[in-house]
Amino acid sequence: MTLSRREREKKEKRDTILGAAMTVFAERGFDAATLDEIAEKAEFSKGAIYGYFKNKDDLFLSLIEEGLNELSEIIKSVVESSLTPIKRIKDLIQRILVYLEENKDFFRIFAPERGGFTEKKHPEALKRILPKHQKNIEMVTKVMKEGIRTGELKKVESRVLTFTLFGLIHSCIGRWVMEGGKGSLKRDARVITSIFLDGVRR
Amino acid sequence: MTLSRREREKKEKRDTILGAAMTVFAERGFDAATLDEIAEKAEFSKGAIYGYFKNKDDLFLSLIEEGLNELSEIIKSVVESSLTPIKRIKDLIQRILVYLEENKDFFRIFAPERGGFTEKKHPEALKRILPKHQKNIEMVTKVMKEGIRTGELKKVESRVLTFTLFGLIHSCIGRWVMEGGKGSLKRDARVITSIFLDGVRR
Amino acid sequence: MTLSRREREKKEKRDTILGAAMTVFAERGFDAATLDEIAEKAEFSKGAIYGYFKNKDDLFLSLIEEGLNELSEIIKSVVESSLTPIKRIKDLIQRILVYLEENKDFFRIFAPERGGFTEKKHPEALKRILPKHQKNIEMVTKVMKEGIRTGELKKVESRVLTFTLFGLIHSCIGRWVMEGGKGSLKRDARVITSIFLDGVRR
Amino acid sequence: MTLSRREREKKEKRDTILGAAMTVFAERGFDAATLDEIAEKAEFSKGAIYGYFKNKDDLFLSLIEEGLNELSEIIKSVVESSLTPIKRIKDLIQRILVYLEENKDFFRIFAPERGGFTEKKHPEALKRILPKHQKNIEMVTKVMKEGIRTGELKKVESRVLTFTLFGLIHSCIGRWVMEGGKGSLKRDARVITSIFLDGVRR
DNA sequence: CATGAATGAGGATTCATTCAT
DNA sequence: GATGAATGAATCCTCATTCAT
Repeated sequence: MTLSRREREKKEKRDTILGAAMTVFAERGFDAATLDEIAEKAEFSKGAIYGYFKNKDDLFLSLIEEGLNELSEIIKSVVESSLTPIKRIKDLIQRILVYLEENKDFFRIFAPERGGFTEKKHPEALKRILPKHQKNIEMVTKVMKEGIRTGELKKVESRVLTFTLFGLIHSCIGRWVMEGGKGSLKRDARVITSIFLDGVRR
Repeated sequence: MTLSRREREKKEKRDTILGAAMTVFAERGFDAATLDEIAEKAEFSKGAIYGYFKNKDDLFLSLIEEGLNELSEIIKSVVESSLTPIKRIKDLIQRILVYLEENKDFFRIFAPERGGFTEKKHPEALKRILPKHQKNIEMVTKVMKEGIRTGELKKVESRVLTFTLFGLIHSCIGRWVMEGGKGSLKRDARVITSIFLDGVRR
Repeated sequence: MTLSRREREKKEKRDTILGAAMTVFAERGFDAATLDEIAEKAEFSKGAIYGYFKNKDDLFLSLIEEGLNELSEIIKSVVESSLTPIKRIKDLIQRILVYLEENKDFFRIFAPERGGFTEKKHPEALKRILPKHQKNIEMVTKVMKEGIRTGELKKVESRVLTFTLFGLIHSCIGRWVMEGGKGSLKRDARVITSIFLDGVRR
Repeated sequence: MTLSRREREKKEKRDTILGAAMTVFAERGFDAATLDEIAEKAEFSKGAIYGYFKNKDDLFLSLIEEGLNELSEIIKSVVESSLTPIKRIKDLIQRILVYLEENKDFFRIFAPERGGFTEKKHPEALKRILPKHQKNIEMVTKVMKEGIRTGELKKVESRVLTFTLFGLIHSCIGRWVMEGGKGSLKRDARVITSIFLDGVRR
C-alpha cells in the first residue's frame, strides 16, 4: 500500500504535530496544555492543526490510540508465540518496559485507571480508548488463563493476574520517571519478573 | 482539646466544602473542575470558599494532604506494631485497601506517580505533597528493609519492594473502580497479599 | 457645645477610622484601597465602619471634606486679616504649605483638578466636594481681585492668578513628596513666594 | 522605513485600541476603567486587545509612554534651539500648552505627581514611566541652569524652577479642563508666560 | 454597637475554535 | 492548505456590602 508523495508528506506533518503534542501533554497534562504551545513546538500555525485533527480532544485521543496500537502489536506478537505461558509473561514484561522506556511521555499521558478523561466530561473519549485498552487486557488475560489451565499459575481470577502484572509494570515505570528517568529499566525488568512469577506461580 | 462552638462550626463548614470538592475533583480532574460547581455542590457561595481556602490550588492540596495524613496514620500504626515484617505487610495491604475502598474519590484524585500536578506548573504544590507521600514510602520501606534483614524477604532494593506493593494495591483499586466499585475488596486483598508475599519472600 | 461621653467616644472612633483610611487611600488610591485593609489598620471590624460611614465613597469623601474644611479655615483666617493683599498672599502660601506638609497624605489623596472622582462615575461625589473647593478658590480670588484693584497686582483675570498660585503650591509639594518628603518646605515657601509675587506684581 | 500592509493595519488597529483606552481611562481613571468598555469603544472583542497588549497595565503604560515620548520630542526640539534661555522657555510653554490642548485626555490620565500608579502596587510601572518623565524634567532643567548661568534667571535651585514651570502649566490646563475645555489656551499661554518670566527673571 | 461570615456581582485573563486572506 | 487575528465563552478571584449572632 504505497502512498503518494502528497499523502506521505501529510502523514509526516501529522506526525510532527503528534510529537509536539506528546511532549506538551506530558509536561502539562491535558487541560493545562495549550494548542498555542503545541503549535509553536510543532512549528505550525494554530489553525493548521485543525487540518489534521478535529479538535484538541481528537489530537489527544489520537496520541493515546497510536500508543495503544503499538502496545497492542507488541502484546499480540508475544501472546501469539508458541512459548510456554510463563516464558511469554517474561517476554511481555521485558518488551513492555522497553517500549515504555522509549516512550516515557506516552506513559505520562496515559493513565487510564486514573482518567484525566472522565466519563462525565469526555464520554466519547472513553468510547474510543477503552476498547483498545481492554483488548490489550484481554490478550494478556488469555495468557494468564492458559497458564492457569496448564497448572503453571495459581488458580485465581485471570483478570486479577493481568491487572497485577500491569500494576507492577506501572509502578516500576512510575518510580523510574519519578526518579528522573536515569538508569536502565533492564535490571528492574528482571526484578519485577521474578517477583511476579514467584507470586503467581503455583 | 475542645473547640468552641464557633470553631466547631467553622470546621464543619470547611469539611462540607472539602467533601464537595472531593466529589467534583474526582469526577472532573483538577483543571476541569470549577469552583462554581464545587460551591454549588457545597451549597455555599463561590466567594465563601475563599474564606476557607486561599485558592483552588490550596483547596485541592488540602484535600490531598488530609488523605495523605490519614494514610500516614494507618501506615504508622501498622509499621510500629511488634509483628513480624510479613505480618505487618499483610496488615498494611488489608488496611490500606479498606481505607481506599471507603475513600474511593481520594484514590481517584491522588495519583502522584502520574502527576496532574507537574513540576512545571505547580512547583509549590509538589513541595507540599511530595514530602508527605515520601514519608509514607519511607515508613513502608523500613518494614521491607527489616524483612530483608531478618531473611524473610528477597534481597532486592527495598524501595523496589515498596513501589511494587503500592503498584499492586493501586492496580487492585484501579480495577475495582473501573469495574464500577461493586463487590468487596476483602477477597482481592487476600489474593494480592498472597501474590505479593509469594513474590517477595525468600 | 459639649458632647456626652457617648458622643465623644463615637467621634474618637470615627477619627480612628478616618486616620486609617487616609493612610490606605494615600498609599493605594481610591479604587485599589480595600475596606479590609482600612478596617485592619483601624483595628475595627469591616462591618463597624458601616456604623460610621454610609459606604466606601462616603468614607473617602468625608476625608476630603474634612481636609477642605481645615484648608477653608486657614484660608478664611488669612483672607479676613487686615494686611495688604500681597502680605496676605505671602501668609497664604506659607500657611497652606505648612498645612500640607503636616498632611502629606491628604495632599496625595486630593487632586481635584485631575479627579480620580470623575463626573461619569461619581457625580454626587463632585456635588459634595467641588463646592467646598470652589469656595476656597473664591476666597483666594477675592484677595487677588483686591490686589488688582489696589494696583499691586497685574491686571489679569483674577481666577488665573488663583490657579497659578495653587499650581505653584501644588508643584512645590508634589516635588517634595516625590523626593521622599525630606527637608523642610519652609525654604521652598520663600522661593515660590518670591517667584509668584515677582510674577504677578505690577 | 516602509511598512507592509500587514504591519500598517496592525499599527492602525493598535492605535484604535489606544484611542479608545485613552478616552475610557480619562473618563474613569485606571482602576475603574474596564476592558469591556475599552473593547466596546474600540469595536474589538475583549480578547483581541490581548493580541496587542500584554494586559491592562501594559495598555495603560503604553498610552503614557506614547504621550511622554511626544512631549519629549517637543521639549527636545525646543531645548536644542539656539535661542536665549528665556526665549526657549517662552517657546516651551506655548508648545506644551498646544500639545496638551490637543491631547486633553492624556493630560487627564497623566498626573505623575499624584500617582494612581503607586510604588506599592505597580513598581514596574514606575520603572517604565518615571525615567521618561525625569528625562523631560532634566531637559528643561538644563535650560534653567543655562539661564541662571547667563544671569537671566534668579539664582534658585534649577529643579525648583522646572517644577514651578510645570506646576503653572499643569494648573493652567487643569483650570481649562475643569471649566469644560472651552476657549483657546493661546491667551492663557501669554499670561502664564509673563507671570513665570517676571517671577523667575533676575 | 461590634463582629466577621457570607454573598454575589463584576473584572481581568485565557484559550479552543473559526475564518478571511 | 496554511496563517494568525479575532472571537467570546468560561473561569478564577476580589471586595463592597449585608446581616445573623
